[in-house]
Amino acid sequence: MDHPFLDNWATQLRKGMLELCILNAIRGTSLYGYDIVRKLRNIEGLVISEGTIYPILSRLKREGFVQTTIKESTEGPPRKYYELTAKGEQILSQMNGYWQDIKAGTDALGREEKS
Amino acid sequence: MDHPFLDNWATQLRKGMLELCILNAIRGTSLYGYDIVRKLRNIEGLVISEGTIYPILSRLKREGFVQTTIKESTEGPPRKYYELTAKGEQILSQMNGYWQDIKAGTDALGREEKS
DNA sequence: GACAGGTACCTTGCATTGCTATATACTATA
DNA sequence: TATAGTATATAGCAATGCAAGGTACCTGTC
Repeated sequence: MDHPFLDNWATQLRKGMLELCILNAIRGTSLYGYDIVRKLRNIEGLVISEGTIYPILSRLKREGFVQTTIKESTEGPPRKYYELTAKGEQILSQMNGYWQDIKAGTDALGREEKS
Repeated sequence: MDHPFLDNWATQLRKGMLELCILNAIRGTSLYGYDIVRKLRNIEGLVISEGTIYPILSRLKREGFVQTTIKESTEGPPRKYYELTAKGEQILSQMNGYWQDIKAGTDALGREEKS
């Protein structure tokens, strides 16, 4: 990215969005941390590393929105799989609702034409 | 909002978005601070007060993205009108581009259907 | 006149987060 | 042995949103 201001702004914009993305990523399935990293990296504009998402996953678990299961792997150390709890699904639907609202409002401002 | 977690998350989600909203709000026109507060308050999910936007406006001016003109008012103290500079228009278009990318990616995660 | 309320600006300090850097450890390949 | 990919985790920094507080102007009303 060109301007250092843009870099910083983009970092701030990611706040909150990452939680939403992670919860949506594991909704209806079961993924382990490193898998989530790879998945979010495919999203344009989300340049994510492990140090970014592990603290978020810990927080989500501490709050009771996700639960974990450890499974061994033949390709490296054991993996910790995350999936939504009932409480997590509930909060996620509220988050998606809020996201739709704020997104619509922001886009409306951008499209607005002035005299 | 129900859950304190949601409150906190929404606050984080607003980070960065407010800068984008403010810049888009004054794009192609000229508004004063209190006016911007009222305008953003109309957006669902943006519960804004003066303490939130004045620091942002100062920052945007310091960076050279907006310029100001003071005009007296018959309804109260003088108003400080903000408008985009050329540099501001340039950065805003880059911000809108990044916003489109990250928005599309986030929405794609939400729509994804798993087996 | 005194007071309340709306308009309009500004600043301090707290809480929260994203991210870099760093650490640990298992497996495989050169 | 060393390098690289896989996989998890944490400490500390930088940046921001916002509540709380402050100043000041104007209008109406008691």
